Amino acid sequence: MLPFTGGVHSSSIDLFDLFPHFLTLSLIPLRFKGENEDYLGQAMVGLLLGDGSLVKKYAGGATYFKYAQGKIHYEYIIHVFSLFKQAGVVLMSEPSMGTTTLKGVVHVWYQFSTQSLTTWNALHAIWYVNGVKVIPENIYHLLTPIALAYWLIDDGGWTKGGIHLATNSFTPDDTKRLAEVLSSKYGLKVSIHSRNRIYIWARSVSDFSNIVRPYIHPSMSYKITPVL
DNA sequence: CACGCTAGGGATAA
DNA sequence: GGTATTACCCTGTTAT
DNA sequence: CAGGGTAATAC
DNA sequence: CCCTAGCGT
Ligand SMILES: [Mn+2]
Ligand SMILES: [Mn+2]
Ligand SMILES: [Mn+2]
Repeated sequence: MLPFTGGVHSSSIDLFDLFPHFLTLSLIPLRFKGENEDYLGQAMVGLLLGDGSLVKKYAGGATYFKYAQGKIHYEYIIHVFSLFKQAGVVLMSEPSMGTTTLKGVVHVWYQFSTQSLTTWNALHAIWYVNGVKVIPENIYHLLTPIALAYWLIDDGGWTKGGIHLATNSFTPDDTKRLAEVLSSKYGLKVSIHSRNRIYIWARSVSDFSNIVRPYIHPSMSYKITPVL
């Protein structure tokens, strides 16, 4: 049921459809070629740290993944949508459009939700504590380069020489744990800024970029491109 | 002076 | 056939 | 991002 | 999230 199992033998056309930013087949993550079908799982970690959420409405029900992105990031949400679509866990044919009217100005965004899966109840259990998103205990293990990449795309951004990760709504303790992983697992020099944000120091930006670059969708590459 | 860490204002993309 | 759950749409509000 | 609402389905 | 601005090296 999970998609990428027979990937080695599937047509490369499909893979390039999913990863337009991988110029050669050899650059497409091995996981997508059947060695390990966990690319989606790792991406989900980053998406949950970022702009995604898990929804479990009924006590006896299953969990689905929900994701929203502004109109300017349409290309990118199509990529994320395709990840789940290829995995066979979405019924929608495309993300739906929504609008927010603020001060008389209409803002357009897109969103999609997956099917509800009982297997994702375990995910919901570790990512949510009575309704509020928390950082799982095993975040050190979960925070792979792929997860880092989608996290940066969703909630990261440049600030002068360094990079911010907007962890505002997590508890200070959770944010410290995230920062600690960046430091101990990836050797990055980081600190905690005001409003509970993680700051990656300028001296570590090149290291960080090298780690995530292979997984950054081209439409979001500005997230690792210094502002002039 | 230039660079880079830090705090904070603000409007929208979550 | 009653109710529990799904899948999608819509709205509200602020943390990103 | 997180809730609420509901027509359609599942049990 | 993006941006400006303050401050220490
Ligand atoms: Mn986030
Ligand atoms: Mn975000
Ligand atoms: Mn985002």
